[in-house]
Amino acid sequence: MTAWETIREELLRRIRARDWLPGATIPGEEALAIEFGVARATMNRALRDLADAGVLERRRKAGTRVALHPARRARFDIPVIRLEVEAGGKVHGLRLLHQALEPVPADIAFRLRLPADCRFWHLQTLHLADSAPLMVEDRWLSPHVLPDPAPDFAKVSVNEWLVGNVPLDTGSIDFTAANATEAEAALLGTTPGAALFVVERMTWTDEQAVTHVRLAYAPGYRVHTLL
Amino acid sequence: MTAWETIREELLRRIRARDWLPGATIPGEEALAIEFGVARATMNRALRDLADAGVLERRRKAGTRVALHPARRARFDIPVIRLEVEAGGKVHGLRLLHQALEPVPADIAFRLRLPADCRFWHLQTLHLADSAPLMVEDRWLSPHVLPDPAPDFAKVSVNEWLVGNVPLDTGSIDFTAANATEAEAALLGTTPGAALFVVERMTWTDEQAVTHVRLAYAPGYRVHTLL
DNA sequence: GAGTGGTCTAGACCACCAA
DNA sequence: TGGTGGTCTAGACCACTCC
Repeated sequence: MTAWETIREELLRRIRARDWLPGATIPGEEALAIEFGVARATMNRALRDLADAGVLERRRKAGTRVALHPARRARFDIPVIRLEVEAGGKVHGLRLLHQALEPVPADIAFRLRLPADCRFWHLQTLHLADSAPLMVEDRWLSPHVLPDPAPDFAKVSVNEWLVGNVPLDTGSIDFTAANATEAEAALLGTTPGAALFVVERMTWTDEQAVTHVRLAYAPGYRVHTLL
Repeated sequence: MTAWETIREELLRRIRARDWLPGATIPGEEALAIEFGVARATMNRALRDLADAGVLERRRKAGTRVALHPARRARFDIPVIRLEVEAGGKVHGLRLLHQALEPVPADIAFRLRLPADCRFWHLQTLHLADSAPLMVEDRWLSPHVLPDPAPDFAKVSVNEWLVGNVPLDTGSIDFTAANATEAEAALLGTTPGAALFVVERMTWTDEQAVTHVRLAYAPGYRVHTLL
C-alpha cells in the first residue's frame, strides 16, 4: 500500500466513523499534509482521488467538504460481447440477419442529430455463445465511414471493425429494459414480452454521426459492478 | 486547458488518427516528457488518465501500449432517487407499504453471504414523483445496524438514513431487466409483464451484510452516461 | 539484471472564488 | 483580495516485471 492510498483509507475511515460529518469542511491540504508528514502533492493525490469518487467536494477558497451523498459515482466496464463470451470459456458466434441501405427512422435520426431523409446501413446481427443465442444487435451505420470495398460484416463484428478502423470521438450509453418483440423472442429463444436488458450506444466522430446500436440481451443477462 | 489536459488530447488525437495503432507500444514517459517539454510528473498525469479510461495499458518494464479495445470503461452516477426526482422539478414522495422482521429468502441470503435462517427487516416502499408512481423498492435490512428506537421509515427513505448513519464499506450494483409482477404492475400503474429496469444493490460494512435492495423502475426509465 | 512506470519530495506559481 | 486548491518542476528512489 502506497502512502497516498494509506492516507486515503484513513480519511475514508474518519468519514465513515463520522469524525467528519457529511457536509462538514475538513482541514486544508497543507494542514493535512503536515499532520500525515507527507508532501502536499501526496496529500493532494489522496484528496483528489476521494473527490473523483464523489466522497469529497473540493472548491478553491471554500475548502474541502464531505459530500452529503457519498459514493455517488462508480465505474463499469463497457461490455464487449466477444470478450465477455470468451471470458466464460465459450465461443462467440455471429449471424448477420439483415444488411441494407435504408432511411433512418425519425426517432433515431433525431437522437443522432441527423437531418431528415438520411440513409444509413441497417444491420441486424444475432450474437451467440456456443451456438446459444445471447443478444440481438440492431445497428444504423453511416455509409460515410465505410471504405469502398465494404468489410464483410458476416465475418467481423461491426463493433470490432469500428474500434479498429474509425477514430471515435464522443458517444453515449443508455441502459433500459424492453419487452421482447415476436421477432426478438424467436431469435433469442424466449417468449414474446419477456423482459430484455437493452443497451443503446451512439457515437460521433468530428461532429458526424457514426452509428446507433441497440443491443437486446437474452433474459438473465445482468451488468455487475463493484463499489 | 492545463498542460496535462492538452497533452492528453494530443495523445488521444494520435491514437484516433492511427499514428499509434491498437496494441502498439508508444514512447516511454521520459521520452514523451522531453518531446512535449514538460516534467515527467506532468506527462505521467496525462498517461495515467488515459490508462484509467482504458485507452492505454501500462506495465513496468513492458512500457505503454494502446489498448486493443479502447473506451472500455466509463463512469456513471449512481442514481439517488430523491435527487433525481427533484432535478426534474418534481416532489419526491414515499409510501411505506410493508415492514416486518422476516426470514431472508435463500437466494438473497446466499448472495449476502449470510448463514441460513437469518431474520432481517423486510421493507417495501413505493417512490413517487409528484404523486406519480416511479419505482418500487424491496429491501432486506440487517436489524443489527438499527438503533433502539428505530427510525420511522415512512418519513425518511431507508437509503438516505443509511448513508447518513451507517458507515458503509464494500458493495455492488447490478443492472438487469424483469417482467412486472401483478403487484408491481398495480403499484406502478402499468400492466403485468411490462419490462421493468431493475437495479440491485448490496452493501456490507466490516464483513457484515447491511442490506440488499431491489429497485424496480416504472417503464420508460433509463440510465444515461456520456462517454 | 536492467529498464520502465509508480511514487514521493520541496518548492513554486497560478486560478479561482468566497468574503 | 486573500486563502484555498490546481498544477507544475527537477530530482530522487523504489517496485515491478520482462529478458
